[in-house]
Amino acid sequence: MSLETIMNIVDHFEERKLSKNEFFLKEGKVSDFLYLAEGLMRAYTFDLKGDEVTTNFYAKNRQVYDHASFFLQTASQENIQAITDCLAYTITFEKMNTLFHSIPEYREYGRGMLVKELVSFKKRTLAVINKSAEQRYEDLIKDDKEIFQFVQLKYIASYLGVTNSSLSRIRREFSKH
Amino acid sequence: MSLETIMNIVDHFEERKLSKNEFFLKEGKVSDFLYLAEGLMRAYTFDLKGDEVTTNFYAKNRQVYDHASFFLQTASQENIQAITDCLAYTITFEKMNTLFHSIPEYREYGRGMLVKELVSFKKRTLAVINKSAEQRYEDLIKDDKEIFQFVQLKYIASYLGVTNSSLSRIRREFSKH
DNA sequence: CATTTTATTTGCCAAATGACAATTCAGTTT
DNA sequence: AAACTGAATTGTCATTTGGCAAATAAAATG
Repeated sequence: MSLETIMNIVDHFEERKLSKNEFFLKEGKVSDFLYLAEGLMRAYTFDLKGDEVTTNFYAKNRQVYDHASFFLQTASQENIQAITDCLAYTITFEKMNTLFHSIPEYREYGRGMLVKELVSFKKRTLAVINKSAEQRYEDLIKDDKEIFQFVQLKYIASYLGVTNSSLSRIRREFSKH
Repeated sequence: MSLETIMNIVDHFEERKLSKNEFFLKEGKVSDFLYLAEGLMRAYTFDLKGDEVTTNFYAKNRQVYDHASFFLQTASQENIQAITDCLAYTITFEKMNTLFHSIPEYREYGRGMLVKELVSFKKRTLAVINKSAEQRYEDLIKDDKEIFQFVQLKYIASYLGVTNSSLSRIRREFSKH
């Protein structure tokens, strides 16, 4: 992609600062697209029992949006919230779509985004199926150090799919090594 | 989409018959795209212990392909195999890409496909995290009756993320109701 | 159809995780 | 500093699931 093309694209994004705990997306609203330059965010929803389930953590340089809500322009079932103060750049679907139509390379890039997300979801599904909670915990602290530092353990627990007390025990065992 | 457009698209697909156990995709190859008109298929890969894990079941009218491999034209990590005799229509990435470039509606449709897959993966990840194996089993036999009828239980077990014997116990409990 | 192979079920015990309550810890407020 | 609040840890016990081996059932083969 030429520098010019990139500048053209970047130009359509809006800077947005979020302070800790501020919401980028609330359940029922339609998701915009956000590029996270600084800070941490998380997405969560509620399970059948009404308990919060963290579905994703986001570190800097990541794209943050509810795929279904953004691309289909439907109400989101997720909440996305800043865990720390954040600096980000956002764009609406409408604008991004204009870019897609006018810039073929960006269209390809957009498809790449989706595929990447798909791959990481598949990976996570598999991990939940064939790794123990302890292994998943290890993976998380290895791969996502920053996240781990700032995030409350109860969020990590629900992300991993275990109770708070199980996570606590896992950590106790883990720290012995 | 006009009938003409649709005919144009369909025209680029090739009919393909697969007999039971035949492979549509083998690990290490690059995935084509397949539309399954009749029959059942499954995708699987191997976990760290070397055991087979079924990652997906496909019933008729479904699209069958390894997203990462197809869209990024990279080697697949999955195997996709016919569970019963199948009638299908396939297309290569190259040809589909030509269609994407020449038919904007089809491009949109293609994006929709990806988003749909993404949504269903997210759903599945969540299900693994906050539903019991028994609930997931119930869901499977409710939503995918045909699959359930023809598929070996060991495949279902690895898809659900439980051992064969656990699934067997789940079924025993379940049949009491 | 008899034999062989593979899939499924079952029993037994161990390990992992959940549920719930009590306690400790850390941060905030007054 | 004391009181308060929510987070994290810990203990206890129940439940779920795994691992393994044996028994049975079903499917494939000659």
